[in-house]
Amino acid sequence: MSGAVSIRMVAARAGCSIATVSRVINGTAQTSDAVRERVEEAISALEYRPSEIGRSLKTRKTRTIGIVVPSFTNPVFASSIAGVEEVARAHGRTVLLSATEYHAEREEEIIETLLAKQVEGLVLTVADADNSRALDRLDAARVPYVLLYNQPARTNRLAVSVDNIAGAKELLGQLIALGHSRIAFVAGRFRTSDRSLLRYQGCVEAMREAGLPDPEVLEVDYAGDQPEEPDALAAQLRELRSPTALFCPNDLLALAVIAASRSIGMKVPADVSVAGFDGISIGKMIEPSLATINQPTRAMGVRAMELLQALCQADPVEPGVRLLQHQFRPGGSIAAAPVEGNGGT
Amino acid sequence: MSGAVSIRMVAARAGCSIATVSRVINGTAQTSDAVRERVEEAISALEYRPSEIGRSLKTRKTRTIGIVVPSFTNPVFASSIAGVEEVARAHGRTVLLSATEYHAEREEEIIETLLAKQVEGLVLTVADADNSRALDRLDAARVPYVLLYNQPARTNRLAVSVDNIAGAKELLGQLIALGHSRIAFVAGRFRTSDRSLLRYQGCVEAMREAGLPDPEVLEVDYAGDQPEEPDALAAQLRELRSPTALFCPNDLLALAVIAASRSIGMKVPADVSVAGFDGISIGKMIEPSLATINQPTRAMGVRAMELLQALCQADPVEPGVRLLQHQFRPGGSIAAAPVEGNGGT
DNA sequence: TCGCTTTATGAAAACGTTTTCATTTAGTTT
DNA sequence: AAACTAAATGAAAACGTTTTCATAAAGCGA
Repeated sequence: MSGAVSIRMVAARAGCSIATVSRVINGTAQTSDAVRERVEEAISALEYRPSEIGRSLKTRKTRTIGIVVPSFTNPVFASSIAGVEEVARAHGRTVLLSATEYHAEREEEIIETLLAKQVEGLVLTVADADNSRALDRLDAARVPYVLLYNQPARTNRLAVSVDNIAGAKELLGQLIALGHSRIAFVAGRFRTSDRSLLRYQGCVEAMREAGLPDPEVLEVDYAGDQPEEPDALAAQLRELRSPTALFCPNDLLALAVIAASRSIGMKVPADVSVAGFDGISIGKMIEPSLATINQPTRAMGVRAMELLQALCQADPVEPGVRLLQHQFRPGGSIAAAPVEGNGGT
Repeated sequence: MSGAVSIRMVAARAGCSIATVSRVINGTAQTSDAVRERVEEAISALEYRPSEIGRSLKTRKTRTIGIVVPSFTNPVFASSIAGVEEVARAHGRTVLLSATEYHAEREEEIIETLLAKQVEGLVLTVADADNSRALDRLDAARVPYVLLYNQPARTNRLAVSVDNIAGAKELLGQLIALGHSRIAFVAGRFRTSDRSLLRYQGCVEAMREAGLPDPEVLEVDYAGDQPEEPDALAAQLRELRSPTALFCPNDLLALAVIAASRSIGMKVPADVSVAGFDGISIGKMIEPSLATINQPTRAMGVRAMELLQALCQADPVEPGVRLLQHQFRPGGSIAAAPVEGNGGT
């Protein structure tokens, strides 16, 4: 046990009271040189490290924050987590991590655990920020939190996101400019994710504004990160009424869709264009590179944690969504729509 | 604050002592139906949740474990973390997460923080498991830990890994069978990673056994996950003495190398074969798919946490490395070596 | 040298639990 | 009905800190 040596032992060895030891450690009051040296000697001799538990109990500050995301293995979340953790560490904070694995009901359970651990605040991505019992619970407990990727509409919750509708519209604009009119929206259970829904909405708006029919929607059995079976996805793609472009609300799915298309003989982008949303870095390395909407994922994590830090130290922070800049990232996965081939030249 | 309501308030409302409340909560002793109901009423009315801090202080158990990895954004670590977290949660444990960002000196600092937080154990990947002050510190503090991905040779530390040498040899065997003889080992600061070093060693052994010269080694400025600049990598690749195959000790680097090769007009695999190590799932989706050695990353995380759990409850666990099964994953990124073209047919 | 202020220190309470020990109450046996 | 056992409960200590309050020592101007 690391906690075998307590402040009393240090005090005993240094021949002073525990109060003095505490003062030496925290520099919270002046101490004589003599006693300070004795205390420091005792500390290093005994290899004493103050217990954060004892400290937290007294100060009611755990210097710990919680992170809750749907999944670690999606690079989007992984990179935000890295950003959050970096800032948290810079503020002397530690990070408690949990994944919901895309189960909304786990959100509450996890929140309950983290509250019991007395986290001072949270950065989290929930399924639906406008309608979340987990967030209600946090509000009730008056524990500060910052949403990440969620873009709440009705509620006035603090969040860091990109403009999902605008991003989707921008991407669709590119597809439409390339002559695509039969565009399908391919998503995995997107109705359970507020941001996917917004991306769908942007997609619809872009098409209506261009005078095109609403996109065909394909909801695939693609839960989180790992494709269930590539063949299953390919089979589902076959059901589509030969769209010329596919828009996926996240990059990981787009990669799976590209692979599945290939497996059924559809060349990307010659036969079908595929675009994603997120901007994962691997998208740039592959061939064809993935056209997508880039989100500053790490910066979003950084920003979220900075806001949370402000909340934790009771700095004034106005609620609402902070929209960070997204940008269209061109890629070889989209190309001009093939000319209609039924008839002739 | 969630901690505003304490056990005393519950006791006051229920008209009993705090001891009884504790007994009701933990079911640690029998209570009369009458008092139990009153206590339960009080708990739900006050929305009382026991403080893990107070509890930890008394029981000296935090039910928390630490995870330390070089990076979150490498899918290999992300997926192990998911496995660790899953098992930890199943045992009612919470996970404290930190990344070293590949800075070995941060390991100690992080360990110190986690020890202060009184983690009951750790799952971690260090730079060099045979020579780590961070691990020495853990040994001294008698805090149990399980290494992940590290494959210590000299020390007798508990670890979960694949057989890195055998894996690399197996992969090289495939390349050699395809007729490659000029194979380069392309790594990023691999001397600071014990596993990369082992993979290098496997590479050398395979070539010697085949009567081939030692591989050319290229150490690139590829720190962690994000490629510094694709052009820089491409420029470095140009320095190589036209090898027919490149072996990268991790998949992320292999993807970057493929992209860089493409950018300087080298077709993969026509002009040069590229292979990786890790088995990240994206490698299967891209074209050409990445030939690599697959590691059961999530299962490794699961296994590591299971071992840690055993250690934490003082079950007998024999030290040493647990080697999980790796396997060669074929891919389109490697092909037969081009026939020597200097001279003619 | 006296009284004053400043400085260094210690005793003890407090934070929210669990748990031991003693005590009361109820239940059982004769 | 007495004596005993079993069950339910409470008082209080303990865990490792920080911090308030009081006190002792020291410095200092007169």
